[in-house]
Amino acid sequence: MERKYNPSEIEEKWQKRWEEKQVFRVTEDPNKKKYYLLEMFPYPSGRIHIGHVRNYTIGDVVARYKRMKGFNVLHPMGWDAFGMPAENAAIEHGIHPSTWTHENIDNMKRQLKRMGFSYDWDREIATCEPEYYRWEQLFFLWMVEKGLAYKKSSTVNWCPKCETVLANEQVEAGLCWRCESEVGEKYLSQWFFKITAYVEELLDYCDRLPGWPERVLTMQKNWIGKSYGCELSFPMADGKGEIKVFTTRQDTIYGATFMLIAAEHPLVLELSRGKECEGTVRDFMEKIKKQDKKMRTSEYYEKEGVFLDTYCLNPATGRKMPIYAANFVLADYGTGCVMAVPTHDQRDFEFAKKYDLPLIVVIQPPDRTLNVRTMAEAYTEEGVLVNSGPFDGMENLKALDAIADHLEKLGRGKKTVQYRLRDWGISRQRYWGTPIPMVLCEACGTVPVPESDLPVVLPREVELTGEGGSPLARFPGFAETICPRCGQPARLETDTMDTFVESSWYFDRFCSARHDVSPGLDRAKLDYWMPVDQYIGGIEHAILHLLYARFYTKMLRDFGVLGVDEPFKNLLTQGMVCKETMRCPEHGYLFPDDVQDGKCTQCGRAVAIGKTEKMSKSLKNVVDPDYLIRAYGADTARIFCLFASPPEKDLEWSDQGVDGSFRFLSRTWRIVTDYLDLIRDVPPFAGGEPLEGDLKALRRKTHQTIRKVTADIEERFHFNTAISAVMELVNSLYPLPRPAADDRLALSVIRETVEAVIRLLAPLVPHITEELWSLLGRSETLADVAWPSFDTTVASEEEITIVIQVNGKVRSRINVPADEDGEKIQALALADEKIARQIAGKRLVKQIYVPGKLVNIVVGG
RNA sequence: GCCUGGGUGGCGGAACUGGUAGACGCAAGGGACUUAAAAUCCCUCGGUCCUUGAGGCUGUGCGGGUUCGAUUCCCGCCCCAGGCACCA
Repeated sequence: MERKYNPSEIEEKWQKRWEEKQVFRVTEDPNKKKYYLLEMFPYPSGRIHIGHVRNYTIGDVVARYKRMKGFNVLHPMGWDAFGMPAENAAIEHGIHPSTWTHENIDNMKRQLKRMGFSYDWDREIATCEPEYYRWEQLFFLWMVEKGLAYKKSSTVNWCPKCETVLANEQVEAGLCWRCESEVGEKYLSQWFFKITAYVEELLDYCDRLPGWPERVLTMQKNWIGKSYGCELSFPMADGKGEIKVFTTRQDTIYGATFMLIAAEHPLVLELSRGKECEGTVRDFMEKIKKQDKKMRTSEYYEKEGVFLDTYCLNPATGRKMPIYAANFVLADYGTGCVMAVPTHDQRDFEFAKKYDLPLIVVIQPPDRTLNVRTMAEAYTEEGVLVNSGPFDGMENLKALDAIADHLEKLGRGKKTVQYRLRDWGISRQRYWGTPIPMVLCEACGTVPVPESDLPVVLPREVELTGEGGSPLARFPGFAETICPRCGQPARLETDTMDTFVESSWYFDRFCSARHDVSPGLDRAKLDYWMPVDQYIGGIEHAILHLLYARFYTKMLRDFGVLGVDEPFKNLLTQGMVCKETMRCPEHGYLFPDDVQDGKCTQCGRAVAIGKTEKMSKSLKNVVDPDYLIRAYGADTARIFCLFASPPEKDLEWSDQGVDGSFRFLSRTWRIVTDYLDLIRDVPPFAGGEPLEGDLKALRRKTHQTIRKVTADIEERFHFNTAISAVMELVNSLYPLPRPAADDRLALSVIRETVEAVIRLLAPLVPHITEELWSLLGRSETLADVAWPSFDTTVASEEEITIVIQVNGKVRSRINVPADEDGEKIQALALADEKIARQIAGKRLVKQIYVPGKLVNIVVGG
């Protein structure tokens, strides 16, 4: 009786059965060890892409594996549902963002279910629902109360296309991270989250997250950017006030010959006011204001400045230092002012050369002597101090502390630290986001909406035109309110929050099932589930999302909502999915269907096979998951993603590779169904009777495979090698002579192997394995079956191969019993025919024996 | 410029703390089955040399070093990818 492997039939059948039996629904069970597995939730763009398939397959394998290992597994899914694309759809197609979002969610949910992912859909959340964002608004009120949310007027990064503010983190090389327009600047009153209040803890814990990839932690540390240095005071030459600077190079203070102030700094206008230079200074400031971020951060941006006709005094030497406004000094780092040491800082050097300012060498390199007249660039390495008063002759690194202490004693400086990390600006002039629950009252200022009035619900009937400014501000009725403090007419805040706020705490919401509306954040449940044991997602979130989520966790801990310091115990950042591109000189990038025999079907020109790039619509190198499922089934899509490369690496898509994965599943299906009639009523071998020959070898291989697959999944999530081990096991089943129907011993060994194959593959390809399991007469759902265990004795080899080397080169191999005596092995090695030939007539120098591995015979002459 | 990763067959990738380089899969070639094709099954498959063997040499980006032995450790360099970037 032959059964054909028909993926779509069996996949839909099992998906339906899992849903009916609510196999993946989970509740807190204090008697079971919990495991919280989370994949980064998607933005509901409308369709899942291969990147999702890969991410969620990796997660699903771990979830299913942990379930089989007996853990109480929380594996939820939801939607990061606020954001710009919904609003753009509204502007372009007149569809309401809510309708658009929910339609997309429905479709993507269908696709995820069709992949067979084992989610507890009972915990599904969409961040655009008031039941979700009311918590966010509540946290916001608490943050205002604690001073962790504050309003401040500042220049902000402004994307002219999205017409909204962007956080520093959302500006990439001067371009908007979303639409790649050039980012400009704008002066606005904005809400900020005081992430800097947690900067030390965020940095500290970077060294206490052993389950995170090193590079992610390095990126976060760099982003936080802690530098140790000094704040130094430079008195004005006219005795009126002083200028403070931050420096990490106080060792070069004796070489500071001029002072630089950021062009945007208010001090620039103040110092030049009423002076002859005032006009020139204003022109300079105007000019810089017009320059966009991209230009200012460009490599070729020329350093420029203007003299403010004022001097300050070097606190160490008393030297008179001219003060300049400069275009390359950052206004929002340190104090916005820097002491310039042209001999030992390349930027200052260029500036000094351009404006003919004095140079003094204060560090001499160990191997040569610097001369200010011949220097072509600044010397920034280590050396010995010169021209530095009492510090002459000291190594500059040692002088860092000594000079800091000296200036501190003079009352001119103090040791301090600076961070690159800024507070997080979260106001967005958009509609489709969480309303900020604050009231603006003329008399009382900004007043919080009372907790009892939450949530501030986003009104539905808002007109979206795509024109500038906040849509909520133009919506009649929304903003009009009365001040909760004085009762007078007032206005609600009409900006909404950055969508990164929703994703900063969604993992907490998952800890309570959806029907637990009140209280949606239950401390007992949070204590049971948090932290997330394994978080999986794209490397592109290495800084932004992961840093914000860490900040929120610490803050919510301090609010008493949570009991953990860090949200994610282990982090896996999976690589991108890439595919080759094809490009016609005339028609640009082409879909594979538009290419025939290497030529463009439109114009017949030869098509260039481009390099492999991240799949994207514009490069036309995408693969549609729905197509894959239709053509091969979800199991093939899953196993290909797992087999093609280890999860943290980029995956190069290969259509032939997909065929190969399908072939492996068919091959597995065939060998099991071929044996079905013979082994259905035979119990799996469980030891007892002694085995010999092929059967003994097969059983050994089976137990070795269980050991290897378990280790590969458990220790490093290397599913590719786990799969190849199972492939080997399946391959070893093929050449086995078919036992007679009454050879129950042989059949029971085969059944043991077959059951091992099925259970080892169960987390990876859940549908085909469920089907095969039930065909074997097993009635329980495979999802509830225990992960197979192995017997070390059975897995151990009785005969091992010893490599024999001569002078480190492999010359022969011998097979010996695994427990063979070392002396005997060495004697056998010397007696080996090929070895004898190699060492004939040579002097034996020494002999190295590595037990169980090799013998190396070293000969001379 | 600084900080991370990473360079292994025609390709994706194995080789876990220094000990058989190339597991597994793809592609390619050969064979079996078939009227034929597809599917399936079996075999070969880093390079090179010859005397075709249970052969020799060579081979993990390049150049050195440590070691009985290096894809693995150390030093110097080249290339690729990612992050940060006038952060004083």
